[in-house]
Amino acid sequence: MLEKKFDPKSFEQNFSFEIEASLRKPEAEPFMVLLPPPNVTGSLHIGHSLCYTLQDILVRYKRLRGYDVLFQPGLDHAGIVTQLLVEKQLYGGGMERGSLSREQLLKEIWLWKEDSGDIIVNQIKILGISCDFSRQRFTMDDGAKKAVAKMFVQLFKDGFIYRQKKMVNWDPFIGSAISDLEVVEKEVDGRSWHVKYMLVNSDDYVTVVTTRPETIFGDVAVAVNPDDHRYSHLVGKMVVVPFTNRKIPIIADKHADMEKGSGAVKITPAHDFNDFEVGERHKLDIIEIMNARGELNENVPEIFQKMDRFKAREKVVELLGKKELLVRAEDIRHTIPFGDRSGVALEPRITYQWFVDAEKLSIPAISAVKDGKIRFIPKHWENLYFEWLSKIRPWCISRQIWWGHRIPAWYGPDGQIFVEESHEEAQEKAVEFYGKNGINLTQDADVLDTWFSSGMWPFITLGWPDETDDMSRYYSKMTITTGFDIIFFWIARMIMMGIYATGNIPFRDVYVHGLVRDEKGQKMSKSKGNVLDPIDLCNKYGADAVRYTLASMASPGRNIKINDRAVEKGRNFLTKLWNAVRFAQMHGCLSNKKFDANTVNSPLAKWIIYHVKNTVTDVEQAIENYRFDEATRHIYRCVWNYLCDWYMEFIKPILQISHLGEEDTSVGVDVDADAGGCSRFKDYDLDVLLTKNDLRNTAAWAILQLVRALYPFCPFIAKKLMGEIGIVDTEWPDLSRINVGFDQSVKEVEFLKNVITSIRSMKQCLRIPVGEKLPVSMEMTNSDANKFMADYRDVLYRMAGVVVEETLTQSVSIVVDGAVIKIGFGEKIDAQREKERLCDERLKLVEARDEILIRLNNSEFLEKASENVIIEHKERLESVSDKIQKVDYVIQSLEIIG
RNA sequence: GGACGCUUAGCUCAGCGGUAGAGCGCUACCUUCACACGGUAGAAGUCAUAGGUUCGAUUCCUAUAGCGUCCACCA
Repeated sequence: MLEKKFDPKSFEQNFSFEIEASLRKPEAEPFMVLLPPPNVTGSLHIGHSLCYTLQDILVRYKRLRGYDVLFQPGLDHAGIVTQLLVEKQLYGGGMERGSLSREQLLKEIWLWKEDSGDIIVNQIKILGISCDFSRQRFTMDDGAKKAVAKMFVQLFKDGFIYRQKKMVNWDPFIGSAISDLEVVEKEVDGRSWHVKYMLVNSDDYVTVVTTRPETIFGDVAVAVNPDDHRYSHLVGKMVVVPFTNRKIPIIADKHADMEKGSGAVKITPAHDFNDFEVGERHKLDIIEIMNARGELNENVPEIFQKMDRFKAREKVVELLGKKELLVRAEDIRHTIPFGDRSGVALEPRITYQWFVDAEKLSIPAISAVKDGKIRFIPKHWENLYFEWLSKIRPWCISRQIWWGHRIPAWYGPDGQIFVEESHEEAQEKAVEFYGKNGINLTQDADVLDTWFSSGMWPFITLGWPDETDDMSRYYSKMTITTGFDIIFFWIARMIMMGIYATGNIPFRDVYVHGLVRDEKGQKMSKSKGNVLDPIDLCNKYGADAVRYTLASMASPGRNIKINDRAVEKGRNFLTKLWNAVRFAQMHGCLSNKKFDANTVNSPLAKWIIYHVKNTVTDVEQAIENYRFDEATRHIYRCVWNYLCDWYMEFIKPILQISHLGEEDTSVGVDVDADAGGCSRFKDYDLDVLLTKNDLRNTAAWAILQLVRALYPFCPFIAKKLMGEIGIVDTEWPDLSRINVGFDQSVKEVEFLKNVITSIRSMKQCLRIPVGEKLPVSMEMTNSDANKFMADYRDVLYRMAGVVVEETLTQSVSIVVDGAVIKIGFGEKIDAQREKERLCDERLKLVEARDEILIRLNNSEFLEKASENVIIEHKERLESVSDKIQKVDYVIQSLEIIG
């Protein structure tokens, strides 16, 4: 018997899903899901939880449907993030930054990785994610290293990778180049300064407006727009750069915007993307004035050397003022680029870097989606994908850090590059090239962008470059689940690199979920203090509740605003289910393998079978369409609103009828002998017994099917409850054999529901205490009212609080569907008030009828509307008219009383 | 500046050509022997605005407004 209290903690840790996760079914159709590898250093945040939960739902569902499922886990080395984090730990302790050698630092990071890598894996297990941990990989394990080197060399030899001196986004804090994608534009308060550039041998000057006066030392020209008549007379003249006294020309270039600033702009090719281009157009010098850490270098006057760029800015402004070269300064708001990891302002810088020719790789990647070989769900994300790929620029893949895949390139003494998979091979090539032994090769110091290896993850994990069985079995048959924020970083790169490396698309479906936000819709961040820790939530409400809640909120194309109360809702649902199973246990509803849902006779049983069957079908469809929210809604509705609210209430009075010769396992069997004639069933024997058995078996059956359908969403409680019911094997409910449709039985129960609801409503309206039983009788036009009332007298007694009588004096009638229910309210009825209520009801009915009539009288409607719709309208008209008639009848009868 | 998304009950969100839905909250009643993490009955919406298509529009189209996101923009 289940414990009275639903306490997820008491059983969740008892279940491990590792065995079923590692089970392979070679004969079955393969299906693969790739877990987006979390950072080694990380801990599970709520966004992971959403993504992994949705994947796990898919995976468990597919397993239940008989697929051979591979759910591949792994960890990402997360180059910059991890190195920054470990450095912070080390150097935060007083050690000076950079005091460790490359080898020493790498050793420290590996140690860190060994320690912290398990944290997130354990958290993933707590959440019940059933990936195959026996196959766990790391983006820097030996296989990955081999694959990455091979890929790099292949790309290089095919001309897709090249090394070039070029202006890139440089992060002075990290001391490395970063890719365009790692740049975040932020709007900040800033200042612009109007500076006088004196014309050579003249008192005249040009005012140049700049937000970056510290780059003044790198100026090589002042540009004005060719169409700007304010300055046209000055083009070709020279001005003097403050401090350095270098003479630079005034040039005409369309880059200068007449609307902005003074219309004259200083050109600093070494430190600005636009200026670099201007410089190229006008063959200007490039003067670098900063080092890798953002400090001014030896190309500036001595007092500024080694000064931090922001300090230098202040100093330059101060001295410009002293020199009376500063016209004025104004406060402005502008956007400037920051590094997404370091958070510092970026500095464009000209350096040697490695690039991937992403444009060439993108062509097949675009067509794969255009041709529908890969589809995004929801589809509109394809727009974003196309937009980005269609204007993709070279991808800078080299990073000047130490933690990552070292670039497999070696340099000879003369700078000759050998790109090979290993040092040995490079050495051989060097021997060939130089025609002699003993060449000293130096490996490139840089490592690769983390996303380079991430982009290869679908095939690295399957054993590429070896031609493995896994590769031919699972590759291209994957489903990827991800947030839209990494469509560029990850999805697009996997597609580009996957097609390049294997000739095939890596996956078919890309399911894009929303991002998880706090209840106000704001991004969760440590600094805002609005972070919801999924593990905390699991402890508080259970992992199932967290999973259920996330799934139920995963509506396509929308972010998820989550708070504790949302998870409570999920927990409450599971509590309800838990208690439903307790109810079943208490009433001896045990799963019976011999039970055949097609053989039941009771309309009540058929009714719930009908709804369970529909629910399971709906859940199947919802999952296939990635509508996790709909799937949970269907299960919720069936469990709570059909099974608990109605079916269980229906069967309570019937199961509680005591019966001679029956071993009744239920509790509270003794029904009050005076209770409205319930005891008359004591005269029955076999029929009641059979019905009771059917109802019990059906209850157990319904619960089992629903628990099975819930299993992908909430595996812990599902396992626990199946154990209680006595089922060990997890299966998907196979209801194809069930042939209960929306037949007479189901309609009868729907009618019963309406009768009960109407009587309850009436009683409540008249403020009749719940406990007070009223006599009731019924008239029906088409069917046998007496049989109906006899069949359900116990249900009506218990659920509606009425005692069925054959004839009633002094009754008031209500209309339910096609029937008139007479209720003996006795003195309690206020005929006048009741009449008013009915008149209101009549008014609404008449309105509804008129609306339908207008349509049915419209020839165009009859001509153009579909047949089904017309039939539907006619049926509705009939039923509404019937109701009006009945209501009229009741009003009339009230008038007699009144 | 370009693109996409959103706008439905007090709140959070489903729905989406043919009678407006859920959860929470609210009101009233109920500690009834599965469940107060509960039950019963209620109140509550011109489905952002304006046009258009249609026999019919909350649903499709166009424009507008507000909100959000991404991309581009360092004078």
